Amino acid sequence: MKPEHLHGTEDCRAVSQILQRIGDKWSLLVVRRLGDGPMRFNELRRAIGGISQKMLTTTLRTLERDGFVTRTIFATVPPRVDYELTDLGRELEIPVKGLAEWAIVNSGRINEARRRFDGENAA
Amino acid sequence: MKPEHLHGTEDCRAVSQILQRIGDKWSLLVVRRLGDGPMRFNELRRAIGGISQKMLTTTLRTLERDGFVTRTIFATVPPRVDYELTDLGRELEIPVKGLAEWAIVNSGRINEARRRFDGENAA
DNA sequence: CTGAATCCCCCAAGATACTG
DNA sequence: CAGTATCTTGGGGGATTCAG
Repeated sequence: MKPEHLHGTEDCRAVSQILQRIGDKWSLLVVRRLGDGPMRFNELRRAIGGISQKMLTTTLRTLERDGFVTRTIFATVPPRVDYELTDLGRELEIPVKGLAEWAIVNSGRINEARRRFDGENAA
Repeated sequence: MKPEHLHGTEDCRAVSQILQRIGDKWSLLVVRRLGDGPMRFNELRRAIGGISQKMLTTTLRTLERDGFVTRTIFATVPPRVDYELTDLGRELEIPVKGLAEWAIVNSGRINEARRRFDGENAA
């Protein structure tokens, strides 16, 4: 590995992978919610809103596989499953938060650029 | 603009939008390349590698629409088109770079988590 | 309550061919 | 050189149903 610069195409693709990974439709919303503490399946489902059962399951499985959340099963009746952020998941929130703040601050500029672009194109 | 805390679901969705926007297959690679300076279409195409003509066009158009890159046409023969990052595009690189460094540093932990998860599942 | 399994739709994305 | 137009496909994502 070259310590001099991390600007290689390889690194860039790795970053793109991660970004695609957490940039899907639901992952970030789930992670954000779990940032407030452990939650159960349907609790999470209601909190997010608009997510199907299947997608929540899929999203949680992938997050678990990547080591961002843990899944704890309580063998009770009715069954209960808690999801919680791992250390890795919590650390992820730091750079994501940076991007989040940027996005919120600059969303106006982006929307303005879009309006201008669409306006020129329509005319 | 809102000076309050940014923990609302609305904000979170906005962030998710942005992440999906730049988290697609090619946008980040294009932005990264343009970070080194203006480039022409095919120059960019060769530099990235593996991207089809259509996808590069689409990606560049979207980035232009969102105000991240500019498109400059030189009415010469043969035609020449330069793409260049805007200020907004360059500012975007800052938080993205934070995420990039995190991704590179922690990619090992993610891969390890995946191997462990897949191992348990296979066994 | 917490999922797994199935069906289905739509669109991102690639391949190919053509144009200014 | 820098695109546009058209066709095709893989998979993301939703609705529904079944199971432990």
